[in-house]
Amino acid sequence: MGASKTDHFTEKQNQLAAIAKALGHPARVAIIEYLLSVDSCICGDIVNVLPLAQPTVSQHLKELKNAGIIKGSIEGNAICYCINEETLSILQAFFSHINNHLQIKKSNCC
Amino acid sequence: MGASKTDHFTEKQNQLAAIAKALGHPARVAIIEYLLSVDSCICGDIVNVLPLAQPTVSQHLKELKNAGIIKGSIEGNAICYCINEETLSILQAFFSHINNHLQIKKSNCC
DNA sequence: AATATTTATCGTAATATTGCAATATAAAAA
DNA sequence: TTTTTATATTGCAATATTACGATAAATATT
Repeated sequence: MGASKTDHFTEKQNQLAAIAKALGHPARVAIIEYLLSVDSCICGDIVNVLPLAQPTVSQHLKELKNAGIIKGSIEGNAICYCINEETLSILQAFFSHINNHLQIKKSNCC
Repeated sequence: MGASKTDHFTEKQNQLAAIAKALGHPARVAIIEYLLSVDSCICGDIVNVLPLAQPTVSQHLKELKNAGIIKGSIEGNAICYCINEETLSILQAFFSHINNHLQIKKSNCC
């Protein structure tokens, strides 16, 4: 196996899982943090910042892009990446939802 | 390969990635949602709720537990699972951090 | 004690992920 | 036009993940 049985779950569950999965690697977390740390979007220097080879970084960027977490646009012979707020807000809404529920019911065991 | 180079990233980045990764499967999202939907923690009926075989569910529960997202305690011959708020608050803090940054700088390109 | 119930573990097959060298592509600079 | 610069793609090896049948372990029930 190795493949998730996505068709047995709701669209929403699959969507949330896909976004979370894309963030489930330290290099990709580092990319997001770097994108945040610079003032605008970045055109070029991600590879020099990460401790990974260029093809590997390119692959991680691709996955973040596929998950909709970042957007990239061509800027001369470089590519300009920035965070896609809409996608991350989906995850944030999920966590707000969780926290609301947890605070209301004040878990009565465990 | 197939193994992440975790030693090249910060503890925080690895921690965030590990939690996100644990949420990166629809079955595990479904488990969290089910844990939220019932009033207290659940002792037993997770397997019947998910469209997966019992060993598979057990494995997913183990991963959520390893990531610190849920806690389990023995309750007779069943096991009582519930959400660990502390761990999820780490992710929520990350997203708040991101959103604060994004709102401040109001991305000037892309 | 014998049986049922609940959850975990083992073993294994199918597939996915990670990482990089080599190479391709495409625009910029010389 | 040739060369440089920046990024993507391909191919491949090592490892991880997903799923489940078979089985184990541990408590409850009869």
